[in-house]
Amino acid sequence: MVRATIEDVALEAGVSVATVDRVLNGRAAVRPQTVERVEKAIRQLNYQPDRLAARLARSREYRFCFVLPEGTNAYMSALADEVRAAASRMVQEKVVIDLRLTDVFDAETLASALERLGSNYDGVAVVALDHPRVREAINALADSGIAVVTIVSDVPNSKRHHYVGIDNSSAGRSAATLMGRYLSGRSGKVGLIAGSLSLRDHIERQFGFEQVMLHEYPNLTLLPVRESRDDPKRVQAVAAQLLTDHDDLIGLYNVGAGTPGIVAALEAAGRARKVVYIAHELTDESRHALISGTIDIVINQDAGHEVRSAIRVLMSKADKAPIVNSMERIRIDIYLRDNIP
Amino acid sequence: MVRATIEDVALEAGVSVATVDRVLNGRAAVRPQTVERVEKAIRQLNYQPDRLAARLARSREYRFCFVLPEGTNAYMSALADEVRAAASRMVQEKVVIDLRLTDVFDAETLASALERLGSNYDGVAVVALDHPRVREAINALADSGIAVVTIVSDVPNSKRHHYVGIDNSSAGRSAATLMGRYLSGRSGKVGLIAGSLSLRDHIERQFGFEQVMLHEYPNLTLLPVRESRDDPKRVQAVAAQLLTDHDDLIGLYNVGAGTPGIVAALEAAGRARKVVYIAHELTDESRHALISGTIDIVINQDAGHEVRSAIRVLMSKADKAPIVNSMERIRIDIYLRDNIP
DNA sequence: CAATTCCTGATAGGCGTCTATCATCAACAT
DNA sequence: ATGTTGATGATAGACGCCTATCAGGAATTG
Repeated sequence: MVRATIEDVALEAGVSVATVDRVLNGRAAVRPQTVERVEKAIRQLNYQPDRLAARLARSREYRFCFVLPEGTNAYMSALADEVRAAASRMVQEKVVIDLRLTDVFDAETLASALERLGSNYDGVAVVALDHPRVREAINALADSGIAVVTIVSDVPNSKRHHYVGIDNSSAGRSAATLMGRYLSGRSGKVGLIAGSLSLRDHIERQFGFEQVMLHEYPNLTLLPVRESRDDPKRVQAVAAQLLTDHDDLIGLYNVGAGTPGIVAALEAAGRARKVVYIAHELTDESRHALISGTIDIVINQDAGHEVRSAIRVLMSKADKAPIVNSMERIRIDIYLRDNIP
Repeated sequence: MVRATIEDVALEAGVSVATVDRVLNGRAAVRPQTVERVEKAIRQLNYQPDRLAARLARSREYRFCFVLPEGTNAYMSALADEVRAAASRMVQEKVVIDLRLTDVFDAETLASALERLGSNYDGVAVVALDHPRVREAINALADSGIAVVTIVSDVPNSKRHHYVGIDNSSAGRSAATLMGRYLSGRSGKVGLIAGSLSLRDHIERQFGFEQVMLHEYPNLTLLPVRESRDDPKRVQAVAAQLLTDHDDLIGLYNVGAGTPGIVAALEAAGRARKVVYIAHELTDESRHALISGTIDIVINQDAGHEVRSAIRVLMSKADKAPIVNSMERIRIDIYLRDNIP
């Protein structure tokens, strides 16, 4: 059984190919009853336009922009690398991808960066701060017909078309369960460090973690969250403080970046491998610490997958084609030292 | 910068497009020095054929066949469903995918099934038994120019072009680490059940598990493996036996299928939630047991990803195009009740 | 009723590649 | 010199769709 073409549809509907094309691409006004006839023919023949041929014919460039945090965050660098890699691979599909680094922690800076993108792009992917100003900028982009996806950190009440990233409260709950089970039978304190409480992903992880921790593991005392702004020095200071303040600290969950600082603090205090430490994002540093045993578990979201998923979604939106949800689900990767890739 | 076309290459090399095509597709004899000139032009212009246009022009059908185990194994059913779903999605890319179910546990049956595929296909994906007879059949297919990938379970010394699946010894090691940590501070026996010791994946998981278990957790006594042939009743019987034989059994790792049987045995013995139970593959049953707490951890490989990866690899082989390894790595999914999708 | 406007048909040309055929031309063998 | 072979050029048509234009008929307006 061969696939139906536009010509078949035209024949079936008793109209010309030009008219079918007008219906399909809304190129000009067509009488409602004619539209109806064409659509019926499409349904009967189960016609699906050949996207490859369409792309070839349109010889259209897709222009996308990724807006990522600048700075030294290892995970974000990896994400940027993946964007660049995907960009060079996508050249052959006529996809141009720009990469823009900006201070994501500052709502004003981020928002105006987004606004400056103007209408140069068909789609934008952004690691976003959940802030009214940023939400406005995202909505403005979406309203002007640009496809917008949030990546890694979401802005749920905005008009973004899609969020590419893990379910963060689920990640937090998982961390809590692992922490609780690893520490089963023991009692003591568990520390929680976050980067920024304006980052949606951090809050949600914290929320999930606390939820499970409080309900399921009464033997463990959860200390109040400490905010680190993901600044390496500050993270280390916060961790060191925690360790000196609580010599019965037996667990530590870092929701944000800055893992090396915590590793350093743990090792300096001689508490490495004594405190169960769960971190996020697999980087060179966390990989090493995982192998040495200072980190027990790393929860990760695959940067490559996220970038490719974001691109697929943006392309689908640009083509007005549907996306396959099950394909775009980003999974929570749990890494032990035994399954590091 | 626009992409170079065949015409550009022809111009650059000072030959006709026909000659470039001859070089590219080996269509006819071309003088070595001419070949050299064309290849130089290709290099200089960094010419890459437009795969979309090529597919369109060739209007070639790709014919692939998936050979999966028949029977009631829930994971394999899910895999089959994913194959069917992918098949219907790939119609628009001119990819025809057949699905063949056979008794994979029987080397003879599987091998002759593979042989009967003849040359009707451009590529074959198979869940394979690691057996000389099967290896021969795989080699024969590969020798006759058909792309072969093994999926889920590998046949390492065969001529298969690629293995799509997780690193099973790594999965086994991860299971052991989680088991060891969940049971930290306690001592007792840990049971190990496998489906078939001719299935590569099962052996490797077992191997990885034992390796870590023996070295890292001397407090736990590992019982000898029991083979279940993945038969539901038998699995349940084996598990029940283990439980009655060892009332100090505190951990259980099932390397193969038949999870429902073990869940039933644990619940019948009133030992659910008392024994740390780690299983493979996320199915409806294991999902339920995970939520109820009878299963503590499920190690999974995403069926959808595997199928899509297998198809991508088969298509690349058929097109003689390279594959991007990092894209095709199948990850070990670790599911707790907190991150079930 | 003529002048517009709205719909529709017909068709050409292009996107980048593949396939196939025919024509050249040079080198070589007879 | 004639025929044969090998290498190359030229070119048309296809793949399925998009874009654009022109022509003509139908419906609407003044």
